Amino acid sequence: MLNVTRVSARHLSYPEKRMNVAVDIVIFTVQERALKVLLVKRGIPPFKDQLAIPGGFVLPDEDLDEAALRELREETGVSDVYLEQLYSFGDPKRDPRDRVISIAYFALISADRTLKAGTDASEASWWLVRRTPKLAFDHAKILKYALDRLRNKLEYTTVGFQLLPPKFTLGELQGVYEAILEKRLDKRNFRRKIAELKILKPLSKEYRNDVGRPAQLFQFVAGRSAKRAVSKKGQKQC
Amino acid sequence: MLNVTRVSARHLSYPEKRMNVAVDIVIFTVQERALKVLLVKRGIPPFKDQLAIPGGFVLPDEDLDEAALRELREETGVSDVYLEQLYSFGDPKRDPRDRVISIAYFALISADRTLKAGTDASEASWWLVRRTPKLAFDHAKILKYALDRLRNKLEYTTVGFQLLPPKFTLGELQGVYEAILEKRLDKRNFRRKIAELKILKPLSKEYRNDVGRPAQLFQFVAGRSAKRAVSKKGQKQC
DNA sequence: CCAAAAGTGTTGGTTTTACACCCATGG
DNA sequence: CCATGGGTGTAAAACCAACACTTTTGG
Repeated sequence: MLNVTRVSARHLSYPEKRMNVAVDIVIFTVQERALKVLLVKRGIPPFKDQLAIPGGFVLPDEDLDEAALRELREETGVSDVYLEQLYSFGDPKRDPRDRVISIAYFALISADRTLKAGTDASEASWWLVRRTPKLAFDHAKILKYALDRLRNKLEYTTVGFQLLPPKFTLGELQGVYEAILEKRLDKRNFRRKIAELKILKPLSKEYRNDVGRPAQLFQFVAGRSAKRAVSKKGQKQC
Repeated sequence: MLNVTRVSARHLSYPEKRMNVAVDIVIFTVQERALKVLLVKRGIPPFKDQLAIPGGFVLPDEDLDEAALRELREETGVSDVYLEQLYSFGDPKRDPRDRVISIAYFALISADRTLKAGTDASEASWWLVRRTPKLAFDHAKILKYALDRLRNKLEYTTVGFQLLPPKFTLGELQGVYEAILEKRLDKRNFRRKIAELKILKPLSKEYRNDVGRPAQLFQFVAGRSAKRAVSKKGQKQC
C-alpha cells in the first residue's frame, strides 16, 4: 500500500524440469546419558553400504510433514514423536546421480521406546552423535545443522522433555540437558529453573530407585506457554 | 556406534513423480518508520491479478540460495542483500494446478536502495506489512512466518542493521527496531545496548540534520561476533 | 557403615528496567 | 523563541552463578 516505488517482475511460469524431493530425518535420542542419532546403512547406490540419515521421497499427494512422519514410522515403527522441519538442502550436486532436493527434519524420541523391525533389509542403529562415521551425501552437514538447532531450542523451549519417557526423575531430566549441551550443570540452579516453569507434576508416592536414595517421579504437563526455558549460557563448567 | 537396537529400513528408491520446486522471497524494508514488504501482482493464472510474494522456479543446475538471489535480482535489481532461508511449504494443494514445493526465503533491503525496473509487465510495490491485502497461494502464511522470524532474529542477532543505509543515526536505528517490534523503546537503554555490542563506528564530523539537533552518523562494522544483541522482552511500552 | 544419588538456600555480581533534563539546530 | 529530535546517568529490582551439606536407600 501507499508506496510509489515500482519495478517490473518476471512472470511466474512453469518450468521445464521437475525435481526429486526427499525428506531426511535426523532422529535423536538420549541413552546412557549420551545423545545418539539413528543412522541406516544404505542398501543401494549411490553411497551403497555407507551410513545415512533415514529418509525417502515425498509422495505425490503428501504434505512434507506427512512424508517425514511416514518415513519416521517406516524406519522406527514409532509415531507420535516430536518432529520439526529443519532446513532444505538443494545443492545440485548433492546426489551424484540425479538432482534431489532434501527437506531435512529433526525428531526426538524418548529412550524408552524400542524401535520395531522395519520391512526391508537395511538396518538402522543408534550412534553416538560425537562418533559418527563418514555419512552419505551431505548428511554430515545436515546432522551438524540439526545438532545446532537442538542445542539452541533446548535453551528457550521445552523440547528436552520429548526425550524422556512419560515418568522421569529430575536427575534424568538434567542428564538429558547435560548430554545435549555437553557440559555439567549445577543441580540446584537447574532444579530452580525447572520449578519456575511450572510444567512438572510430581507423581505422589511414586519414586524410582536404582542406586542411592529414591527419586521423585514427575510428569510433564505442557500447560502454560513455558516462557523462559532452561538455559545456562555462561554457567561455569563443573 | 555401540548400540545394539536395530530396525530394518526401507531402501531409498527414486520416485515415480518429480515435483516443481520454487523459491519465494519475503523482501522486507523499513520506510517512514514502518515495516514494508514487496509484493508483485501476478500476471498469469493461477491467482492472476492477485498480489503475491515474488518468486520463481529453481533452475535445474541452481542451488536454492542462488535461485533466491537470482529471483531477488530479477524482481528488484538489487544484489548484495541479507538473504536467509526460512522454511519449506509443501502442501499438495497449495498450488491449484500442479504440485509445487516452495522454499521460502526472507530478505532485508535498506530503504535507500531504489528498486530498478524489471524486465516484464508485472509490477512490484511496497506494502505495509500490517495492511497487506489477500495474497495468492499460501503466501499469507509465508509472510506471517517471515515476520515472526524477523522479530525473533532482531532480538538476538544484528540483522536489523541490514535495513539501514551504510551511514545512519541512532535514531534511525531505533526506528527500525520500533517498526519491526511494533513497540516504543527507551532511548537510553537502547543506546546502551547498542554501545555494548561495539559494532558501530561514529563517523567523525559527520552529522545529519533534518529537523532538530544534528545527529551523529554511524557505520556498521561487523567486527566481533555480536553476542547478546538488542532485546527488550519485558520492557514497558511507553 | 559405606557408597550412591536425592534433595535443599543463600550470597554477590550482573543485567535490566524505569525515569527527566539539557542541547543544537532550523524556521 | 519555539519546535524538534539528539544526547546523557543513576538507582532499584530482577536475574544468574557459585557454592556444601544432609537425607535416604541398598548392599
